This record gives sequence, structure tokens and C-alpha cells, in this order.
Amino acid sequence: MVKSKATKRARPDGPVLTRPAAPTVTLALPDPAGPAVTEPARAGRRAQAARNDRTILEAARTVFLEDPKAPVSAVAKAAGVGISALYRRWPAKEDLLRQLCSDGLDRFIAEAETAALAADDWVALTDFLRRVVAADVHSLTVHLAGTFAPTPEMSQAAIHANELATALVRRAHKSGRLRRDFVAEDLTLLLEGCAAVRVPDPRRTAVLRQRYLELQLDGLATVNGPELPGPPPSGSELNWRWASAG
Amino acid sequence: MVKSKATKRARPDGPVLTRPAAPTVTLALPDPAGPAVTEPARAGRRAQAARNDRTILEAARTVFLEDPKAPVSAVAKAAGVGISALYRRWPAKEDLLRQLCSDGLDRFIAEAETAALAADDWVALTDFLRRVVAADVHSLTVHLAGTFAPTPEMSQAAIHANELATALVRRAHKSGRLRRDFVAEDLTLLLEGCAAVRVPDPRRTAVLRQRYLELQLDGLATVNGPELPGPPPSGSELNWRWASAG
DNA sequence: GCAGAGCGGAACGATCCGTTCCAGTGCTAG
DNA sequence: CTAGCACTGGAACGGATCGTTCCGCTCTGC
Repeated sequence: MVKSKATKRARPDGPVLTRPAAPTVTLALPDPAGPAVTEPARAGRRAQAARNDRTILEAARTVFLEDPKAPVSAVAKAAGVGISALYRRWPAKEDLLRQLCSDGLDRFIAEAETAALAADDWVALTDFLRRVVAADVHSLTVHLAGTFAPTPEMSQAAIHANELATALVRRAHKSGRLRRDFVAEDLTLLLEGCAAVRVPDPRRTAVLRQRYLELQLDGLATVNGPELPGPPPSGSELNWRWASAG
Repeated sequence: MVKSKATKRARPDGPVLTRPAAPTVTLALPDPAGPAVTEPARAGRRAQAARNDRTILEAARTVFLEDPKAPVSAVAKAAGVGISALYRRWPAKEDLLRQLCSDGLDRFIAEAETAALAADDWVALTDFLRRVVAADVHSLTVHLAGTFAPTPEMSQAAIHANELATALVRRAHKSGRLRRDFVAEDLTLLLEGCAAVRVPDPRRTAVLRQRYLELQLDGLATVNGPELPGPPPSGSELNWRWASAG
């Protein structure tokens, strides 16, 4: 999905220009466990370097999730490394943000594909939404977009993500359990609303987001009753974030 | 509600310490019209000053609604005045923010009281929510809180606002049309979700917020079905913004 | 035992922003 | 008619923040 993820680490020679490091990170989950993806586990300096790759990425995710405008130093501190450890991997802050966002997009797509496996058309959609909210992908993607220039690949991925989501909505409509006036474009703002739910404790935040998602799912399942007001959002109203670079 | 709003304008003598100017502003509505509240309309310099009072306040509302961290200069520019016109009225940025937020709180209370007039217990709640979302009070209040030290009066007002909202929820429950597992504390986060809905065009934003509010209202009206997950938010999870100063 | 990969963190330079200051403008009192 | 001054626009100041660079140290890998 993301094409050949560059070489292993930033080469010591020659400038690094795009998406540099991160050894096939499986994207930090809300679940902070994860018993390590059988990293070769060489000991010593090299090992620390390898570990730092994911450590920094996870720290960055956490930090920017809490405050999209957090300084680079905050990420370094959260990761328990110095600033140079970070700059060795990503040439600039923007590159880090880009990768974070890109990974989020990939994750979004992965969840959509997984959810699409469900046999039940209605369940496919609801499952998808629950997954995306649980993965906490949306807030990162949305709040970061606009703070960096998206690569063509990302715009491409965004389009693909849209297609998958649209397909899920179409299926849900076919099931007859989704209210008629709900369209695929509504998904973005619905998710944005969920992402806005925040309390100091991250764990509680996750739970509460599911709570309000369920509330909205019940709204989605309301097939009788007055139509939702206003025309639904249009693509152009939504995609202004990805504007620069198509 | 807001106690004696100080004298007319910042006195030329002596330092101004609290909530200075603004001649009983009726809080800018989403509706940008408003044919002036029969201001004495004296001509000349004094008139400009009087007009600037409301002009600046409205501009500030617009600007900070779009970006809570906007610089003071942005407000001045939006109001079409110089920076000193602003600083003549509010001793510091924080004072301006405080007033904006306080006015929002007052508005919230006013809407709650108006909505409470409805005879139908269910309509009282839904009407209230529609009003609050339409007034666009929540996003300002919420995103500004924490950027200044709230006055005791504001904390007081916040408590009062909570009481009113709670009463509306209680009534709605009595009507039997509100799902059992929805509690008053849920209101805050529900509104926060609505406030998160944003597109470039403010008018469209307003419409879309109503759209997703209606979706959630349908969710609120779903009395049969599985319970919402997780314990609902608690007061302490929500009020951390108003923390300093009780 | 040595070359250098990798690191921590201080230092730098640019930017931004809240606030102050001052000179200009045009009412308004006398 | 004019002197005084309330009021204003906007330049300038000083502090804070932050991205990025740089330097000296450590410890590995050969």
C-alpha cells in the first residue's frame, strides 16, 4: 500500500528526502502492549537504535494526538531520547508528521478492508466505524493534515480510503438498515465528531468515544422519521485539507 | 447574571482591572445581520468609539471561533480597527477572552431557560440542544476555557448552567422518550462533538452541525436496544477546564 | 584499541505575539 | 475659531517558543 518503504535507516551518506526510517511499524494501537514483532534483538548500540525507531514513532503518536502542535522536543522527551536521535531519522518535523499521518491513512484503509470481510452488510459498516474510532486514527490524520505538504501517494491513499468507505456505505444501504439520507461523505464529519470527545485520561477517552459512536449508530439505524437537515457535506467541502499537491 | 457591567467605557484615569467595556452586548448571533440596537448614534469620534465596542467584540468572536489561539492583531484586523482601539477597552488579551467566554456562558444559560419554557418535556431538551448548537456557544466556551483564569462568577455561572441542563435531561427522561442510559453529563461531550464539525464556510458549518445534532437526537430517542457502552462521563472528567479558581 | 555510528542536549536563529508607545486626527468646549 | 484632548492606527519592543544545528561524549564493532 505504501510502496517500498525505503531502506532500513537513513543512510549516513547523501541527504534523506522522503519517508525515511521505521522498520515496517505495525502502527501503535490504543493497546499499548504488543510483545515486539520479533525484532532481531541485537544487543548494544545498534539495538538501541533499532528500538528507538519504534519508540520515537509511538511517542510521537501519543504526543501529537494530545497536541498536534507539540514541539519536537516534547516528542523526544516522551520517547526518552535526545533530539538528535530524532533528527537522525527524520530530516525535519514535517517528515515525521507526514509519516504519522500516512501510517494513519494506511491503518484506516486496513480497517476498512478488514471490516469489509463481514458477511452482513450492516455489520460491515458499524464494525468499520468502531474499528476506526478504536484505532484513534481519525484525530491524528485530521488534525495533522494541513501542517505539511502531502505526497502524491498520500492523496492517492486518501482517494482509495474514500472508495472503500463509500463501498461500505453502499452495502449498508443495501441492507435497508441505514437511514436513506446518510451518505458516504457524512462519515468524515461523523468521525471527526467522535474524535472531538476527549477527557484527560486517554483510556476513558477511548471508551467515551465508543459511547458516542454507538449513540450515532443508533441514529444511523433510525430509518423512520424526518430527514436530516441540510444537504450533506460535499467532497470539496471535506478535502480542503489535502488541497496542496494532487 | 453578569453583575453590574462596570461603567460605560474604560475610565481615562486609573487602571482598568476587570471586564471593562462593551455596552450590554447581546452576543453576536450566527445571523450576522442585526439592525443595531438603537445606539444613541452620536456622530463623529465618540460614535466610532461606541461602535467599536461591539464591532471588536463581534470580530473577536468570529476570529477566536475559527482559531482559539489567534493573535490579538488578527482580531483588530477583522474588526477593521487598530490594535490600540482594542487595548483601550480590554487591558489584556486574557480579559477579552474571559468576556467572550463569559458571554457565551450567559447565552448558554439564556437558551436553557428559554427552552425550559416548552410545555413538552422532550421538546424542551431537543429544542435546547438545537439552540445551543445554533448559537455556536459551545465551541467558544470550550476551546477558550483553560486559556485564562476564570472568575468566581464564571465558575458560579458554569454551575448554574449545569443545573439547568440537568433539569432538562430529567424532564426528558420523565417523558419516556429519552433513552435511559443517557445522563446529563453526556450533554457536554455530545455538544463538543457537534462543535467539532467544521467546513471552511461558516454558514455550511452551522447547517452541518444541525445535521449531526439531529442524527444524535435520533440516537437519543432510541429507547429500545443495547445500552451505550462504558460508564458515562463524570463531572470531574468534564470540569477540569474550569479547574483553577472555584 | 581505534574509527566512527549514534546519542544527549546546549546553543542558535528565526518567527511570532502580547503589549507599549507615539504621532496624527478631528470633536467639542469655550 | 481654536486649543485641548479623547481616540486611533500601526510601528516598535521584548520575551517566549521552537525547529534545527552542532559539539563533545559513549560505546560498539572490527
